[in-house]
Amino acid sequence: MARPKEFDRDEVVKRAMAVFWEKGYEATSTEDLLRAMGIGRQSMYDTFGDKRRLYLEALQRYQAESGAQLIERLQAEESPLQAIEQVLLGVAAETPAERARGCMYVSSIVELAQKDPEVASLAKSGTILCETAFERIVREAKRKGEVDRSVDERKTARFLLATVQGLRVMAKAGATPEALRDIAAVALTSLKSR
Amino acid sequence: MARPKEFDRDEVVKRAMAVFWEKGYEATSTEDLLRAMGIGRQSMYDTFGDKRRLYLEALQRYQAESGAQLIERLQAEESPLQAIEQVLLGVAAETPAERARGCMYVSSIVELAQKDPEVASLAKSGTILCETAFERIVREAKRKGEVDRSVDERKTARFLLATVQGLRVMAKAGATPEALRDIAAVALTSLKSR
DNA sequence: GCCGTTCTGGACTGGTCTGTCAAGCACCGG
DNA sequence: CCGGTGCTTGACAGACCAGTCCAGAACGGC
Repeated sequence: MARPKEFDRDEVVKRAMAVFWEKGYEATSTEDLLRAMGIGRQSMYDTFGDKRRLYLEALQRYQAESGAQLIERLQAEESPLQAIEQVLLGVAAETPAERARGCMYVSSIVELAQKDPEVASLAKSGTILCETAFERIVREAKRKGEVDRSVDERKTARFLLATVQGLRVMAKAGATPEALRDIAAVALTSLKSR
Repeated sequence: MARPKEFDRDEVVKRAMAVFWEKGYEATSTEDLLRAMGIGRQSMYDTFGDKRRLYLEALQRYQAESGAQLIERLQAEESPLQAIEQVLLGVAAETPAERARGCMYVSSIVELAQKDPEVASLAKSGTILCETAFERIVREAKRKGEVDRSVDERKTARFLLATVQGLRVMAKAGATPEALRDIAAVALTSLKSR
């Protein structure tokens, strides 16, 4: 044992995540990262390897956090259907800054999934995580009779994930909360109706 | 008058578009562009100003082309509802390479809409273009009795656009054609039903 | 065929990028 | 309180970046 690190690894990853989330991978320089993380250059390279590794770690953290948040929100309501509704409307309810920041998961897919196999792999596991969460809640909704028994859980889960991603893109494109609510409302009719 | 340009402006924009589309804005170097366009450095700067201007022109061209293609496809079928279905299933029917390349419009929004006002502006006009096209076809479908009269054209149009963007993100994330078809199928139930 | 204009190609510039090196300093165990 | 581990800091290296400059070549008008 010798001198311990002066910073909290978890904390600096979190700060790096915020920068990558805001600006994307390519547009973020190491300088940006170091300033936000509040650590020296060498500390960053010693601790994380390089910019790409740091990004991957930040992305993993983002996925874990936002995945957990999704699952939490889906279980927050008494009614599964209402929980789904709240998740879809959630994007519309965010602050303009939040809507503009968008979703780091979506950004990573669009910017990097084609050229970085590890990002692609994280994208796939993230998809499975979210789909599974939605699938469970749809099943629950079916069990409670809130959606018709003919609804296919798997397909609907996939659809809901795609809808959230569509909402995120629309939000970044500058859609109004009203437009986002419209999208959520129509999406929900495919669950409610038969 | 003097010496005319040796290249076709339209053709080189098209080639630049392909590169930006494939790699994104930041990840594309001027070298990449010049190689693909087959012209000299100075020719590019004289003709287009700088990298950003060239990108904006390429993006505009992409929007015009893909917007026209959307409108065309929406009118290709006898039945408006089937046309919508064909558009949604279209993403699933693309080759793996096409699905991986994704949609330049979506990429521009995710990568640049926050920091470049002109990209944001193009994003908004693109949204209006697509929404209007979808709105028209939904109205047509209503007129023909293919969807219920209670369906709101505007909301549904917004929803359909969001669905296409969701499909594009999912496709880039590596979703199988089957998963994409699932998403399209569920999305369509919100039109067909009741 | 010649002149003026404009396009072309290559060399170049200043700046920024990611990643490394080396020197010194802070901490912990003994 | 001392030795050694390893963290920190600032300077640095090499590559690459967007964009400019310049000399020369190709073309149209006359």
